[in-house]
Amino acid sequence: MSPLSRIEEMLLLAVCRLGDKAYGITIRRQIEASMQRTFSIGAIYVPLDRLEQKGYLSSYMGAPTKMRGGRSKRFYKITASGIEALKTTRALNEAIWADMPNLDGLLPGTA
Amino acid sequence: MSPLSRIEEMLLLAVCRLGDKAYGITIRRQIEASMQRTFSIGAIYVPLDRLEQKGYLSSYMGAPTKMRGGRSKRFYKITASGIEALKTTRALNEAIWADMPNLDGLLPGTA
DNA sequence: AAAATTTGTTCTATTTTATAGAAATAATTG
DNA sequence: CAATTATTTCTATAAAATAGAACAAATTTT
Repeated sequence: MSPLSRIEEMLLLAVCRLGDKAYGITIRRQIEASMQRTFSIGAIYVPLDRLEQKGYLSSYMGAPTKMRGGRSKRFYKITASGIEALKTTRALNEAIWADMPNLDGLLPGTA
Repeated sequence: MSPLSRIEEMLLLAVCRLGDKAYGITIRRQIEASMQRTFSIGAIYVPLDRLEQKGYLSSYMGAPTKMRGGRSKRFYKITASGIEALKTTRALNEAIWADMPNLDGLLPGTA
């Protein structure tokens, strides 16, 4: 139940959002859209693997599809402890941001 | 304006919260309270240094105080770009959590 | 059916970040 | 001045993030 790193949090949420369409490439797209920058494939699969090893995700190979290059994909699903980890992370986030509504006026000379 | 790592976000927010009392030890206490675990001193100073190098924090040595062991402390302040980075991070956070209000019901068999 | 193209994953190396803790520094107390 | 305390600085190690080459399996083209 330790808090997730930023990329782990984003990967888990991407998997949730994508539902039964969550595999490497779609997950990457989702993250790239959120972060407004590109990611290498390794930058996605390595932490995905780690999340699976930690038990926050499970995966299975799907069937090939009848499209050009449609080899089978590894689909990911969040697990119960993945959901717990997300909840912990959300709680931490809310806690550290509580009572910090506006960041303006923190700088001297920025009234 | 790239998003911060979790610990960077927490350090910056801790510095904001602590105002003119933000130095290594108080910052560590603040983080430990949020995270509900202990941190070594290195785990605080190393990323603090990095944040300063990146220009998100500035620091200055204070005067010694008249207490036992009251050597001068290195006080930290957030900079304008530190505030920008926090804003970017908050925006990212809100974006990735938008439309994910309840995490229950994501698991099959958890109606 | 062989070559080309496409989608996707696996593997591995490198850079960066996180974490721990020893050592050093500078103050007060006895 | 020796002991104690608060704090920082330094350095080593472990872990995570990131990039991208290599590989695999499907369809399309010729």
